[in-house]
Amino acid sequence: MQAANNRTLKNTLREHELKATTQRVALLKLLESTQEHFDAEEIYLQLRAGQKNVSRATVYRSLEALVEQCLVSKLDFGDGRMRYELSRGEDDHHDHLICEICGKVIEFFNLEIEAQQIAICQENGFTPSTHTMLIFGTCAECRKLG
Amino acid sequence: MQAANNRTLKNTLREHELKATTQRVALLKLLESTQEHFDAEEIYLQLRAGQKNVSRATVYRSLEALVEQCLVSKLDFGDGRMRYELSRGEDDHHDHLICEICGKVIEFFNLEIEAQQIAICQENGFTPSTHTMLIFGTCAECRKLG
DNA sequence: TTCTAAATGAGACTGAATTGCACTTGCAGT
DNA sequence: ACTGCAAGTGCAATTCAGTCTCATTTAGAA
Ligand SMILES: [Mn+2]
Ligand SMILES: [Mn+2]
Ligand SMILES: [Zn+2]
Ligand SMILES: [Zn+2]
Repeated sequence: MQAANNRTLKNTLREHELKATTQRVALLKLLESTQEHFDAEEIYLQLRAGQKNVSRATVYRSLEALVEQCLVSKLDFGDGRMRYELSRGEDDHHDHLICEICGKVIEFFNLEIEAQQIAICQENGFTPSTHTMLIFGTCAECRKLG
Repeated sequence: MQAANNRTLKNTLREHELKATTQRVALLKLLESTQEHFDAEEIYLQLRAGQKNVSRATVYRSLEALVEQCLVSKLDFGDGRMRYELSRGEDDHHDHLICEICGKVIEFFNLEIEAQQIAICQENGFTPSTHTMLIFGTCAECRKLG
């Protein structure tokens, strides 16, 4: 969305005890600039297309570091590849509707569901840390076409 | 749980347009006999330990066929291996709490969440087919020990 | 500028899952 | 029961996302 400049991105990395390498800055900038849920290969190819020299290993390692610092979220849509999206803090949580036809992803947040999840955990003496909720189906556009 | 005999299992397979091979019967019987959420390799090893000759490829292909017939559910707990559990029809749906320490899986079903999910889909013009909800955290026992 | 721990690049490697192909078998039809 | 053959199986080769090794490079502190 809003294009953060390189200095801002470098500071963000340093605030999270990460060396501000050109590869990491480029990766963060890419994730800041999109609403997509890219996988590692897509990120790798986008960076290369943007004249950034980077290796697959570095993409994976950088993403791992960013996820560990909660700057990025790692998502499993169940198709064998992990997806990544920029995380804008604790209050940024949302879940996903995924169109099985066109792959479109719709984000949502529902406070009642979140509350029920906590209640369920309490009933089971379970201490939750994270959760994922994926609803698969057909989006409005694909429904019309089909 | 209740040990279904081979004839019953064979009939189940045939009712779903699947040839009742010895491998498939053994696989179904194994899944009927457990509450676990086995992965393909565990199923393969269990069948071998039970003197059943079966190959990994057949385990994968049989599971795929059973999932397609909705006799088995395929679960992705996010650790790189798919899990499988017997499905006892449409009304058998449940979601999972997963202990990140010991791996224990607690099953639950919450009608309010299911209703909210449907509402969310309607709001987005989305036609749902399936969903998965995984809540990761620490189970009561691991909490006490930790 | 110099120094060095951390990061990167290239490619080898891993492990789950899939596939090609020759062989076997369930089972429908006789 | 016997036969024919499409469907299923076994094995090995293959795919593919992701991880690891190690030689080289670099960020950033001194
Ligand atoms: Mn998202
Ligand atoms: Mn279950
Ligand atoms: Zn769609
Ligand atoms: Zn536990």
